[in-house]
Amino acid sequence: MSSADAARVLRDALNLHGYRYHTLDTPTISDAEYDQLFLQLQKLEEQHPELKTSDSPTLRVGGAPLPEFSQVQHGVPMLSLNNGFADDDVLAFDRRVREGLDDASSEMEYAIDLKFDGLAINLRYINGVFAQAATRGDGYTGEDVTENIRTIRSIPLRLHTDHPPAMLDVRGEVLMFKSDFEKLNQRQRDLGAKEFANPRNAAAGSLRQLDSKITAQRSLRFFAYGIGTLEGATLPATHRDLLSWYQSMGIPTCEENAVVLGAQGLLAFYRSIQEKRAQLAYEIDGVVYKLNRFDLQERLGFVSRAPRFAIAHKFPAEEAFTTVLDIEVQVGRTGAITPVARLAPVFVGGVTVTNATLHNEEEVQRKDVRVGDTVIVRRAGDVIPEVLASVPEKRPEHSQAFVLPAQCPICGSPIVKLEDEAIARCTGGWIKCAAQRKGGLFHFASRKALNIDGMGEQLIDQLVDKNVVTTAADFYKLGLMALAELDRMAEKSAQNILDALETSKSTSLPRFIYALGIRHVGESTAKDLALYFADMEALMAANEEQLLQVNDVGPVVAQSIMSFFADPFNVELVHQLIASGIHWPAIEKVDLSAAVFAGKTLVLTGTLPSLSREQASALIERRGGKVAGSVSKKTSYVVAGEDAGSKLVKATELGVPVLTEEALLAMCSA
DNA sequence: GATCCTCGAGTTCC
DNA sequence: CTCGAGGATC
Repeated sequence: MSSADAARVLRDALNLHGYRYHTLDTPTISDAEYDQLFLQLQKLEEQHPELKTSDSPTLRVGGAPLPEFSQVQHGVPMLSLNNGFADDDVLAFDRRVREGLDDASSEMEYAIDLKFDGLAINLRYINGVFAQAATRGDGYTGEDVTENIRTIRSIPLRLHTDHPPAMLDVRGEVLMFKSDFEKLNQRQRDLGAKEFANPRNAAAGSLRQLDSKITAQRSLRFFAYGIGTLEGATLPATHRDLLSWYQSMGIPTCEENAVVLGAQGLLAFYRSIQEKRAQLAYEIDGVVYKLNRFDLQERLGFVSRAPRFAIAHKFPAEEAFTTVLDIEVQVGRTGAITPVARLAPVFVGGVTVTNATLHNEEEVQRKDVRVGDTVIVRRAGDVIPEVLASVPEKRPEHSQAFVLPAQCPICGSPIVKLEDEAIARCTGGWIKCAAQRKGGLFHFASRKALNIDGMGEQLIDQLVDKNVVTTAADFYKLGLMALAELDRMAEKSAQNILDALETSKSTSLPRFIYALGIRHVGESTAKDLALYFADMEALMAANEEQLLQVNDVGPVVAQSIMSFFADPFNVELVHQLIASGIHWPAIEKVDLSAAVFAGKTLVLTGTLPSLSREQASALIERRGGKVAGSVSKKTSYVVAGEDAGSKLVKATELGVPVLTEEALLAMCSA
């Protein structure tokens, strides 16, 4: 037998035994025998590196660390689902589905999957061979985690089929079993390393390792439950069939699933799984209901960003009792005063919570939260801690209702609350108030502004406290010497900061305008302003009449911009920044009033054959058009691609003309 | 003048 | 993510 044949036989045997062990849980050879085969293959590949293939199990132990993850565009976007908590939400979902399908009387067939508490991942197979894995990211672009995913033993590197699709995007969840999580934390304890708060964080942390050798040592699992792009094969008729197809190809799916009829079937499954929840090997935060038939799914389509044919039925958020140690106030970049409850640490919803925002004075009074109170806390929307209510019976005697301080705790300036506004503000401004100065500088350096890498809160705190930096212009006067004097700043990191500052000088006009932190001028308004004025000096000199011409600028925003530039300090700041080397490519001021889409509003729906959403939007905007999110009477055109949903339906109802990508491109080039 | 929609701002934890 | 406020629309 040739070496090539030997390598293939070993590879196939190892892949098969791996599948039996990790996916089917019915091994037919001992671990020692497996290791033996593995070593043989490893040795063979060492001697003949040309025999290494991309589906070789030896790659599962991880490879060289990556400098960073690269970005991957998803073929079909990975969208999120609408959530429901109550039975009523489920009944309403079922009603909408039946009405949407014009079939109010019959019971719909639903497929139910568990909602795993892990990370959504896309696995791409090309001609049956595992080719790429990407995280969900923002739904449109994710991170390439191929090398890390390859180390997950239950994921087949080659599909078990003689007729694989030319291209298949398998959607599913990477997660860590509870038992593996316990073991990992035990190991972390032994090593004196930091423990993970919950299996989800452990899975996320393991997957985000740049060094896949570390990922290989973390027992991650995968369950498939969805599909993205599919080429060279026919899509099964139902969700259930999709899962069976996956299983037949060796792709792991979860056994806890069901096909049921009607809303009552959904609720019955929900109740039964709720009882089983604690016994499951992994954590779940609810269940997912989907119309079983793909053709019906397609007919229902999407509303804005979520499908209408599916809903996540979540378990109620975990609640916990704790006590309020103190109520402090924070001062934001605009001087906004926000009361924050400092809580006795409490483990809720998978993390230890110690802070919770109380939003504003009115909210504190409405909930009547006081220092010393026992309160109910939960993690709203699974992330942000929220004080639900206080328990008055447990209130200590002589407790005092919370009163907002009259002076700013940072600078002592008076705090005022304008009539009809919910938020109180410090009147110190950035000159007097260090908190506002810090907030403003942090905003300037933030990712969407000048994106100064490494210029975080800690660093800005020090720079401001030591009076090294007062305005953004001072950032660019920093030298190695000044930085090296700071705490926790070695020469290497100081140099990194200087490099980041240098890089940040190359920016764009919208970013620069946004970075200034003018009140009411956020990312989107900054873009509109840049497009309209195309020139910083023109913006600084603009009068109200001109400003009001800009999209989404009304009297309030116009006034805010004018008073910002009426202050000579701010004008001087802009000039200093430009003098220090900040620059941007000139914006061609084109007269868009004659462009094809001047004054028109377009709505994009579905997946266009060649253009990404961003590309299509840019194309339209460059021709004077506006891209909106939903269809209304004022919509001029709807551009529909594959899997277009409710927006297309609405367009037809309202008689809005519908364009294909082809037609759009034709109009653009005309 | 009322109502819908989008944008801005603030926020937690790792 | 969620609220409030400003802008745009009816």
